[in-house]
Amino acid sequence: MAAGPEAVPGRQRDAERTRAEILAVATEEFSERGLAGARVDEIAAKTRTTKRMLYYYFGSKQGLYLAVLEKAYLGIRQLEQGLDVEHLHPTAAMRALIDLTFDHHEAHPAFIRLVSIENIHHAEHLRGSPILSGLADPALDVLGGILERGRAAGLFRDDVDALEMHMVISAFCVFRTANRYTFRAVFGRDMLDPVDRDRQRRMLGDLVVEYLTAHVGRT
Amino acid sequence: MAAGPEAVPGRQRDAERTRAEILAVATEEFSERGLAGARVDEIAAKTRTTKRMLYYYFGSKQGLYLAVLEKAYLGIRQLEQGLDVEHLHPTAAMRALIDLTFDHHEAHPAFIRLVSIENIHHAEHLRGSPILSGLADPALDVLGGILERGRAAGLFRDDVDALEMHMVISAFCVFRTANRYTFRAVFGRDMLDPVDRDRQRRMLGDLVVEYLTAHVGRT
Amino acid sequence: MAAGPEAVPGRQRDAERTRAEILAVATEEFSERGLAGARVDEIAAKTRTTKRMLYYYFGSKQGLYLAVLEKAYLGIRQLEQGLDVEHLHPTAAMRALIDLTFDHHEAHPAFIRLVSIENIHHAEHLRGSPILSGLADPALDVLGGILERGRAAGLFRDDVDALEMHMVISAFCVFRTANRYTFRAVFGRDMLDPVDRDRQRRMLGDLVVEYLTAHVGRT
Amino acid sequence: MAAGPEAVPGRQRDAERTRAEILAVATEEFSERGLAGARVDEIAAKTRTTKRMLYYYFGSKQGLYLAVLEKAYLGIRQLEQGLDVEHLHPTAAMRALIDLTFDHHEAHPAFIRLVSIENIHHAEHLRGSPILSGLADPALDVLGGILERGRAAGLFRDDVDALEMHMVISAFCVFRTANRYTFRAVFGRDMLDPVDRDRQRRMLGDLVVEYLTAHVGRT
DNA sequence: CATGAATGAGTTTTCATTCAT
DNA sequence: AATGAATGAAAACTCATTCAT
Repeated sequence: MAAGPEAVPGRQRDAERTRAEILAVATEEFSERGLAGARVDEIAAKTRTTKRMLYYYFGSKQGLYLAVLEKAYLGIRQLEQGLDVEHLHPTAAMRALIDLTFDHHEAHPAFIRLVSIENIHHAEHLRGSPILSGLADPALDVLGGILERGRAAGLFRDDVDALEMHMVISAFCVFRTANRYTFRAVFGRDMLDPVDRDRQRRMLGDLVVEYLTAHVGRT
Repeated sequence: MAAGPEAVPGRQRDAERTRAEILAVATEEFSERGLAGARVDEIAAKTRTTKRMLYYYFGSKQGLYLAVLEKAYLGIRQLEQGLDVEHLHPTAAMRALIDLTFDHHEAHPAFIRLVSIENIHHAEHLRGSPILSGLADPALDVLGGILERGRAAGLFRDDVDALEMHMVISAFCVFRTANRYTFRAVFGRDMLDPVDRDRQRRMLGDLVVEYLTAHVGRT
Repeated sequence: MAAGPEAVPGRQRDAERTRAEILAVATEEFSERGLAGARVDEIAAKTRTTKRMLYYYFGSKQGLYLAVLEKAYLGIRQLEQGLDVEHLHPTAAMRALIDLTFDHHEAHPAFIRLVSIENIHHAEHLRGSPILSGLADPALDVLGGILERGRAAGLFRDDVDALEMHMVISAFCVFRTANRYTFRAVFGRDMLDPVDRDRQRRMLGDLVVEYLTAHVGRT
Repeated sequence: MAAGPEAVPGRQRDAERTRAEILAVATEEFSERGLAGARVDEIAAKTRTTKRMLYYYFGSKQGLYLAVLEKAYLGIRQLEQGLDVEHLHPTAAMRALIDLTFDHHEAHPAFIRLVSIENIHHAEHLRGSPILSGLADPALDVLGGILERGRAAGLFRDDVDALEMHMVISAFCVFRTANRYTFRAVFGRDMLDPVDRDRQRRMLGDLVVEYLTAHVGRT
């Protein structure tokens, strides 16, 4: 009971590893090519196992896609869980939240692409997933907390809906990755160019903070 | 308008109509299911013509997809062409631009979905299209003009990049449609609910205008 | 409108021929190996067309099986339609019906095997078929008519249910083919041996006629 | 009963029980879905043991099927062994035999379905089984005895072949179960409806007895 | 005896595309 | 300009069986 990993000897470890490997490869493939565009054969080929194992563990292509989606969402949510800004001044907290959200999104393009893909499918898989359908977003709770503290301190305006503020922040962070390629094709600029990263992150922070604090306490 | 179509009356007219019908159906199908997810048979079946015609006019599934993409982009660009805010005060002009952009996006979900889809494909078709690859975005020019006028008038801050401002506006407008389904699945709220439309549009305007005018001329 | 076959030139004829050929081969394969045991590849290989055509015309393996079943039932029913015994004396009519039924069954082993197979599947396909589920059996009507005439003439007993009489006749005729192989393995005798055919047919006639006329009008 | 199983108590007992359990489940599955239609995984899943055990005891799917078939045949033969009608008057004996046969068949639908299935496979497994291929049918011997006694007593006609008489009786009894589903789909009547059971059994008895005694001793 | 993981070979099904007329 | 039939290649999926422990 103490040792940990050693408790489960060899086989089961392999099973878990096999499952995880398939999942990792599938995440890559689905996020790159979409549900319809990804190939089961291709996913299997990039694995040390065979196609058969894929069906053994996930039942079907859709089953695998769903598992990928679930893992991606759970992973992101877990990351956001780690947000700790309670001790910060509301404005600083807001900037910290935005910075973290910004960085998280940039660090997880596969997740953002999967979300785009899932939207093309009208989120039917997400809706059908018992694991995901009720999954709250920690980032939203944190955001709500900051807004409330800011409002209570007379720093923020009081007509702001947390979810709509969340939309603003998410929209920008998602857009950079989700629309990267068409944006580059049309405007010749890569939104993820590291050169612009800090500027953009600061701009988003300014945008939100200016909005929240505008005309407050100035009357 | 003189010689052209009228020369060979019936035939060409039908041909054009057939082409247009296929394009309309294909737009619907591709935007709903993606390039890989759409079915040539299905598109043909929803048309009054046959599959053969589809190949006759567009060569291949990809050719049809590209035609759909081109028509969608050209249509949107043409709409934006109509923007006329030169006579307005910079702030009013900015709000007018935002309102129009907001409404255009809401009115053309198929276009937004096609852009999402094209991003999944790394914009390879867009890049390969002679028609689209060099197509400037009128909205960006208009935006640039407004910013310049505002700056010149001492109303707007002068450290703003037009393209990044465009990103902010587009991101929000695109997000509402592009991520509608997963957002609803996760948060239980439809971003396109008409009840919230005006609030959201105003918020976006406030957000941008507050940012542009913050700390300007107050020194 | 007069000529007939010539009206439809070449292609459509081929289509019908292709369909018919697939159906014929599939009838053979399904009746020999059952629904699960038959192989789509094998059926296609015995055809002049490809597997793809099979799906083109019948949609799926089950769809093909159902088409086979429907054709088999309709064919048999049509044969039975030709029964004309109204002009015969009830006893002679009964013997004629039995002889024909007996011969029909012997002549159509594939049909009998398909029925066995369909029973293994709890007749789920038969029940689901709009064509077959309401299909009356002409043989039963004929049998009912004979029984009534025989009864009216004071020749036959009056406590006989037509459907149960039909069961007796069918059971024997079906059994010879349906259980031929196990019977031969156990008893070393082939129920379809031509040497015994007439004896068996006569026996079945005697069996039924004796039963129907026993103790009637003798009181 | 003395030395055998008791020697190694626990183990062998469990082994025998495991074997029996697998056999019971397999009988159910094969009789319900046929040899090709049954699934090894499914059979194993319905057992308290694993798939490996199934192979350990029976070698292969076919081996298991054969074991099922053998057990089914041996069980039925054993039942028929118990027939004791020697002391009855020939006519009564014949009716007793028919009643018992009728009831046996109704009580063992799985056996009848297995026989149907085995016929679809041309009885190749039955023929190949050393246990079954030479297995006489006690019912036939009993039937032969009755016929002989009846003939000797001048009660029965003397042109009756025991095996053909057996065919008549078996055919009817088998038909009710083997063709139950298609019959119901076509005629809307369940041949195994308890309401009709006694009528049908009596009818079969009358049918056979009338035939055997017709025109005998009346000259 | 027992077990979960693994697998090769086959089986059904799909899809964009083309041909003959 | 138009059409129904046809198709090859690939894709998803299944299944009895075996291996390592």
